Amino acid sequence: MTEKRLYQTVARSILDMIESGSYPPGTRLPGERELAERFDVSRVVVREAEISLEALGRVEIKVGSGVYVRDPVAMTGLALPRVTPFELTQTRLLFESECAALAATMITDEQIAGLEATIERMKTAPHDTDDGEAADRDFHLQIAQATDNEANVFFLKTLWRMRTEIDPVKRVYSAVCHADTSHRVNEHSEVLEALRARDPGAARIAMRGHFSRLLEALLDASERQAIEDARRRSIENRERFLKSAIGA
Amino acid sequence: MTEKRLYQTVARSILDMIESGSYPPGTRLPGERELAERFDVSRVVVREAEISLEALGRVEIKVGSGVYVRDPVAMTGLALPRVTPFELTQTRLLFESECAALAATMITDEQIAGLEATIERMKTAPHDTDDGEAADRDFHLQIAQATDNEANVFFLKTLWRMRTEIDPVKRVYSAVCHADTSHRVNEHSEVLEALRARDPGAARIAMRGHFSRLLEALLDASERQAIEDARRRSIENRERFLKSAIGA
DNA sequence: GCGAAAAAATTGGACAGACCAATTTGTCAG
DNA sequence: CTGACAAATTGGTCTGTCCAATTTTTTCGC
Repeated sequence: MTEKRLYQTVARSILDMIESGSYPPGTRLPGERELAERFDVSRVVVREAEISLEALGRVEIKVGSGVYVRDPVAMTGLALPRVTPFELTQTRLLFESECAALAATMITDEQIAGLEATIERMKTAPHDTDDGEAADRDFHLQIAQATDNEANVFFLKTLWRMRTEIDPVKRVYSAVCHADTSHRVNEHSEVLEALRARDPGAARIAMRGHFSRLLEALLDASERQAIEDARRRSIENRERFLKSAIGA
Repeated sequence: MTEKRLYQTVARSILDMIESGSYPPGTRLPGERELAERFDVSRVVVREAEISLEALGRVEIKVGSGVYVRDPVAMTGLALPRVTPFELTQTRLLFESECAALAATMITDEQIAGLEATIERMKTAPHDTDDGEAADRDFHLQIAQATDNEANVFFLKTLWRMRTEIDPVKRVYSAVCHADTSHRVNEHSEVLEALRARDPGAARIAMRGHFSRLLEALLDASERQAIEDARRRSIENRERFLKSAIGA
């Protein structure tokens, strides 16, 4: 049960400190020197522990400033595949439409109320701000949560991480979403109506429609030069992947 | 473009060495001292780099022996959520059925031939052996690959990691799969037929049927005591999750 | 020759102490 | 109150040394 290497036990201890709530996201952890003394290890070991936590995305190390607790939006280690905006949206269409259909069969009144509030937030908040994006995310996340399936929630969060953490995807998505705002709100409302009616088929169709329109906007935008670059890179990535998959 | 901290550039360099193919999975990397000299940094930095790679699951450090390249089955950092067998199967049903439908619209003859070979492998290999399991995995993976979407492939691999790396899931799945073998082969054949006919609807239905039967077997098995425990634990996990989600 | 036990070499793990660079904080002149 | 400068804090890195686990080589009995 006990870890072999010292840095792992220290990392575990630091993680406990974080998860106990003593250090909420954004706060600074004690300095390396202090932690080294507290755990009775050398500074090197403390830093190794912090580096491993940084690799896992749990903390952020700022030189000359300190080590800060990160908000674990979806706590997977990093290393997402380099998907294209098109691929991501297609997968979201597949997955989230089925989630919506499933959610329609088991969503509670409280959860529907939550979705209403989120849509309201979306109407007020400017489209391309952080708050507007967060409302968008919450809408989709709440539907996944309504399926009462942690695997679905996990994948939804991972999909969102792809949208926000993969650079070419991030760029294209923000460019596209900047345009249509009222559209999105209307489409979300359609989904909500289907959920309120507990109609799986309608929910599926509404969600598919939502992403179909996004896909269209994406394809339009992809005619621009910058996006063409990303697409080209995706092709060689795919070839590389297929080649390595054959070997495996 | 260049990383700020030294250990990150070194980690990047080591990763390049690995991905260039010079060090296939399982092989040993050069020793810390040699790498330190080669990159002209101290041993401390090399170890920090290797620790970060270890946290990301790319290498395995064995004390007194060396640093070994790990097989990146699905290269995410670790930290999968604790899903139950039921949740996993439900998500697979949702996701893989849609993948099959999409694959039916764009699968190539070569890929169909590959699927045939995989089913053949499944018939010969004993059900519960590693080889039989690998064939099962390959069947589902090849369908995801036929969608020509890296995000789909990534999620398929992640689903499979959940099946093999999450302990309660692993136990239950192996117990269930031990029983029906010819069933599975038949069901896979049905899916293949639909793909060969390029019929998305039939592919979707065949795959849903495949997982529906798995789901049934799972529910039967869940009446046993050990699985009841896992289910109980899943409920408190879910509650904990919901509570934390409200706070976020 | 062969095989097991012992010795030597290799490798990662950890420590101490020192110095550097980035950042933050405190202070003081204007 | 503000801006510039100095000091303190904090993470980053190096050198060198020693330890423990592991692997390789040697040795020696049979």
